[in-house]
Amino acid sequence: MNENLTYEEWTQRVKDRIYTEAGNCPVTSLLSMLQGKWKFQIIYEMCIQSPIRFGELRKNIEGITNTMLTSSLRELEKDGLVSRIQFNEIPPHVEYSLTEKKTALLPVFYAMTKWGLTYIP
Amino acid sequence: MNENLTYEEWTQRVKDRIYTEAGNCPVTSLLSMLQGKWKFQIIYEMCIQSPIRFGELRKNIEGITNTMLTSSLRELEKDGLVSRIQFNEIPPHVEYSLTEKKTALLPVFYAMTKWGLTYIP
DNA sequence: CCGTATCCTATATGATACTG
DNA sequence: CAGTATCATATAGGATACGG
Repeated sequence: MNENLTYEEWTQRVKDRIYTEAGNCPVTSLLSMLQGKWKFQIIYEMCIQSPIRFGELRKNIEGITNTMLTSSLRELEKDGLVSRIQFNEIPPHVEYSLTEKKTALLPVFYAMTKWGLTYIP
Repeated sequence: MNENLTYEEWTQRVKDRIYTEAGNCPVTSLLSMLQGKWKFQIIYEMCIQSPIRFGELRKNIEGITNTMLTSSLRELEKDGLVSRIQFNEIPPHVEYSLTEKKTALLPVFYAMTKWGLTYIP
């Protein structure tokens, strides 16, 4: 039933306060996964190339430090948007990929883009 | 042309780096408008009731302080998502409303909700 | 190559008191 | 009623050095 939620049903649920803010609001949860200075930019790079290596990400994202790239990736991984595969070679080799969960999010970004093209100067 | 951008055209634009991160990415811009602890919750309340008064918002949003409510509303106003009308009466009376720009964003939140219902545990 | 550890700074958020 | 002013605190982000 949830999967087939119509737009009209959704607006009614909002008004009925079905999505309280106490951890039950999907929009709040998703926004929190994308908070911070670097998260979306990392996802953006992985939309272009996935899997992608740690060093490649750092090179493509101007200004990011090891510390921030690592912590951002760890959080995205914890939220299930990104997966990490480590190859135990010398030299070490790690690949990050978008998960299906993240890929299913692309239409949302598409909708955001269409909105932005109309409403952002 | 931008308004009729198809999903396929959009994914291609991403790969072509049309939306660089230097202020040209609509998703990044929109996400920045929704950053912070209280912004979405304020918008949520205004989806339920609009126009709504300052005191009503403060009452409905548990834990928010005058300071944060004011600064969040000012930023939402600056970004054009919320409008403010002041009635010069005694006692003072101010009404906040969602703008058309914000209302056009509702389908985006709907898409985010549908995603969340499937992918957030 | 892919990080972690440590320390430091900047920004966001919060508490309290007060005013047009 | 709807804020502002001020000060305090917490969290995010950044710089640098070093390790498996």
